[in-house]
Amino acid sequence: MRKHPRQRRSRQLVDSLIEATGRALVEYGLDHTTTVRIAEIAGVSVGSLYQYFEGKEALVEALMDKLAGDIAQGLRRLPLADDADLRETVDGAIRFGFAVLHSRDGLYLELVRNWHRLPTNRVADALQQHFMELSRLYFIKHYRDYPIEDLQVRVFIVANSVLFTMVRHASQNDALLREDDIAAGLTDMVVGYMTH
Amino acid sequence: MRKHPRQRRSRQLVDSLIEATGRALVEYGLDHTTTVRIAEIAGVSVGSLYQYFEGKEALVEALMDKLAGDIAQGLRRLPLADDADLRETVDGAIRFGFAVLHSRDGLYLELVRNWHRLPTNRVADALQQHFMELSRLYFIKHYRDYPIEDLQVRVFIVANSVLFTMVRHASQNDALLREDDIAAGLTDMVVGYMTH
DNA sequence: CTCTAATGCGAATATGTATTCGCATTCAAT
DNA sequence: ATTGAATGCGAATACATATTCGCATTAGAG
Repeated sequence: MRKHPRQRRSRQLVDSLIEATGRALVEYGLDHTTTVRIAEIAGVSVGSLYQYFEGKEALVEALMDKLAGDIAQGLRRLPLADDADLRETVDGAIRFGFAVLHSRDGLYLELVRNWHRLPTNRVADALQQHFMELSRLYFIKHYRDYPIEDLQVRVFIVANSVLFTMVRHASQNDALLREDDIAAGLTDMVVGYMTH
Repeated sequence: MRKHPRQRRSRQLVDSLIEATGRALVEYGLDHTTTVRIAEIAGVSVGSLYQYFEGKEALVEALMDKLAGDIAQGLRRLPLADDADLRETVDGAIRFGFAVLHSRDGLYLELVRNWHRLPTNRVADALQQHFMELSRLYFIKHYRDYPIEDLQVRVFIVANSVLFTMVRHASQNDALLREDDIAAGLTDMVVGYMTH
């Protein structure tokens, strides 16, 4: 951040800009989200925006930092793998994932679609880390000598498979395939792969 | 296309522009690929470009049409599922996929990364169609009364899981996870899911 | 060889977006 | 109430990119 907001009004201005960045992404998409539009939505002058942010990138980064917190919080509320049925746990996680993708008017959807030109790494790493830890606990408990390196490959495959299949499905309005069926299929695939 | 090339030189000009579009995408990425740059790479004036193409979009579309043909041709050379071991077939397809992603200096990688803002549908549909037909043949042969609707869901999940896991892996130079391991893992997951 | 339609050119123009800077307003310490 | 620092403003400026158009060159039919 260019300059630290010291007074209350400037702190609120910064918040409203980050909030507006989310709205702009939903309304215009990443490509047509501009600093001017963000400022407009926030009801703030562009000049003020540049007092605190380098530009669009910095705003999106700030937004994603904030969202990462929300997701982490949501994940902590999911049932843990080591004291519940694996299938149920996976199913819960996948349904939670779909819920997140549909929340906030598709903001998350737009962010994942554009993962490759966003500072996604921190968020993605956190997600993967979370599932890695979860799986590790589960497998240590159930199969004491599970090979850990192999587990990293599995978690990478599973996390990306689930996430992007969900995004692809949510992105095509064409409702030939029902979301419930996709969720069930993903659960089958993941459980099968993780236990054989 | 705005205007049809009638003489030989203009037909070649059109070809070189499409070719140049590929180079530009590799060199600058979709975002920083501009009509001027494409014309430059093709060694052609921008004015000439606009004689035959509406703009960047039209060029990319033409490029993808051409590539779709190449892929279709490559797919036809893959062993068919109904006269070979399923695992071997899947493994072959996945290795072919990685090979394609790495070919042409990462052109395909860049295209898949930006799937959501490209006319990907025709290509993706063709791909999915191909695997659908392949699976249908295989399962009709091995399990006469396989439920077809369920198969559509499975093919959708498998196709997207494999494709995007590959793209994600190819996009991060971080070589903690080896490509061979990813390929093997994907094969395990897919075979397991398709046969249980 | 001649002539016309086709082609090719690229400076000029239009548009969209980023970023700044001098001035006006507000805060909060005294 | 006074005052300096912080904040807010938005027209002005800079820059990247898209797109056109009048003129020069070339292909190829006759």
